[in-house]
Amino acid sequence: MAAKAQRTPRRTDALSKERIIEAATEILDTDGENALTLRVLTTRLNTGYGAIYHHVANKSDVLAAATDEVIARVMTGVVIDAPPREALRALALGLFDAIDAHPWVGAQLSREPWRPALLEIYESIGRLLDALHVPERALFDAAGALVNYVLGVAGQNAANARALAHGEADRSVFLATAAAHWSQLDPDKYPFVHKAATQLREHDDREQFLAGVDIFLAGIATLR
Amino acid sequence: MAAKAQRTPRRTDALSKERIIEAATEILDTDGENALTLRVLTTRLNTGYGAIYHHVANKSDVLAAATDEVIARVMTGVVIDAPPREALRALALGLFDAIDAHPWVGAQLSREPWRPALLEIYESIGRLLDALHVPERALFDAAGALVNYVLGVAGQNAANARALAHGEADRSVFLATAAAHWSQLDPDKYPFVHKAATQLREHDDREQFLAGVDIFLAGIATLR
DNA sequence: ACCTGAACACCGTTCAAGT
DNA sequence: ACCTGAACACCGTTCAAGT
Repeated sequence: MAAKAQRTPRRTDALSKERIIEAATEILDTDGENALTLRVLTTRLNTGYGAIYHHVANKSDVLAAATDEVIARVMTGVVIDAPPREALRALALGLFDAIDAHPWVGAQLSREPWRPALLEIYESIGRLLDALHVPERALFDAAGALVNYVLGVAGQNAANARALAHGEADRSVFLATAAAHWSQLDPDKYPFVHKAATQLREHDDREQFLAGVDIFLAGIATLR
Repeated sequence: MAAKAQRTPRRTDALSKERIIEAATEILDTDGENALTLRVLTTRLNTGYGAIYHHVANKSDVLAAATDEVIARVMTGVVIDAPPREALRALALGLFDAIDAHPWVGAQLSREPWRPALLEIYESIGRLLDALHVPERALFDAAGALVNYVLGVAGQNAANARALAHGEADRSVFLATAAAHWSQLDPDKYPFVHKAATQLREHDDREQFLAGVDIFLAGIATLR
């Protein structure tokens, strides 16, 4: 008590951008996007602000790098030597699942869509569409449309996942509530939504996503 | 100076949720999403925090209501008595343009995709697809896919718009830089992206968006 | 009922100072 | 070079007090 306040001794094990990204990813995955603050990052890493800012530019940098990381893992993990149609579906599903598992990635990709992560996605999808014999003049638009569809759905899905926080029970309750709301709408004013209420309750997000990919591929096939 | 500090007299003209949303929309449109703070909202409306919180639940509420407002305007503005294919394209383009003009709407829709605004979109698109004779069993998936595509692209576009802040000059500089980057990539590792660099520089976002809608509609036509 | 504005509990980021 | 942690300039939100 009478002793002079002691500075905590400086860390001996090296901090690094990788270790920061790793810790940030863990926080994001377990506690969500709002839980990632510089403060919890410093305590988690037993360090100070300056140490973190010495390795990364700012908080955006951390989020962007963590996102690149997740996407890069998907891109290297997906098998590409399947027939192009199969490979395209597998790639789309891989991205969907990754964003479902890390909802913050979805938000990040729609916030900064020019990052290296997206380059890999464009390259893979473009190449696979080329293998599907999409005419060259249509390749750019087709790839753009497909990438946007995949990221768009994944992003929406992620938003729902974030909103529901955790738990499959929540999801069915949420869908049942929404479906009940839809079915109570005036069938004259909202014929489609009213009719679709049942499907809203029963649908599987992953299957619906794939159905959309198939519609897309069918449309692309007509470009031949 | 010796006088007692005087409270500013209370406002006489009524505050209302509408007036708050209106002011918020102006701030969002002119200065971007980050510029909307409760503080600037109070000064803009010559009022205090409590007055605002008396009319809205919180900041999210303001953003959500402002978004509903913008989308509702698009939905009532679009002509639906055109042939379904034309109407569908017009609707998609209307949404694209609205989100381009109000980029914060794009971010908001992917953050809270269950709002009333989205219900109207689903209803219109579902009904138009029905008019296109999409079989009933495929209607729900097709509508979901199309809505997600439209919002996905619009959202990405909005992200770019936000990143570029303002000005057409910025956009072409940005695209030229990105295209230069793409074209410098190793053609062996990135054949598609390397080849697509030219189109990246020259493409028109709106046209590419419509090309995607057409691919979609072509795919949907195969469901018949 | 409607409004004012001080106060609270947070943020991300900086930077002088330590090793 | 790498790290510490107090301090700064912000946030959104609450709430006692006014009319």
